[in-house]
Amino acid sequence: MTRQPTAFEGRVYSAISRIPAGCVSTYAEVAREVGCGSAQAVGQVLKRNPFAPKVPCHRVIASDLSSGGFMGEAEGARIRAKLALLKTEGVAFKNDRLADPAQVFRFKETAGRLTRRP
DNA sequence: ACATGTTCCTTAC
DNA sequence: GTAAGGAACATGT
Repeated sequence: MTRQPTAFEGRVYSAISRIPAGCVSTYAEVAREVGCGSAQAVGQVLKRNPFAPKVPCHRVIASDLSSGGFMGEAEGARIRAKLALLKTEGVAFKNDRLADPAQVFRFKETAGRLTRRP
């Protein structure tokens, strides 16, 4: 499996890699950041993620604030470990869901948002 | 349930 | 070796 990383994979890994600790991001946000409107593509790449701990894929959750998947499993002990790991980083989960949506990191947070109100 | 974007596999020439 | 089609996916609405 000497598969070379494609441009899409590089963008995805780069985007996820810049997620600060104690924060989480959503598949939709990552997909949008990489220039693609499909979180499925991100999920597909992450599932086959050849670099498991290299990229903090555990910091990526679904837009529904659900845990999503981890290491090729949509649910199970792996998800439990993911939640535990996030909890260790300062992200609190409740009932398989993000307790504080404010911890979701946004890539466009730095850009001037006209629709943003004080 | 369907749509969406990318990756992977099989088959054909 | 290259081409084309179909299947799958940790989602989203």
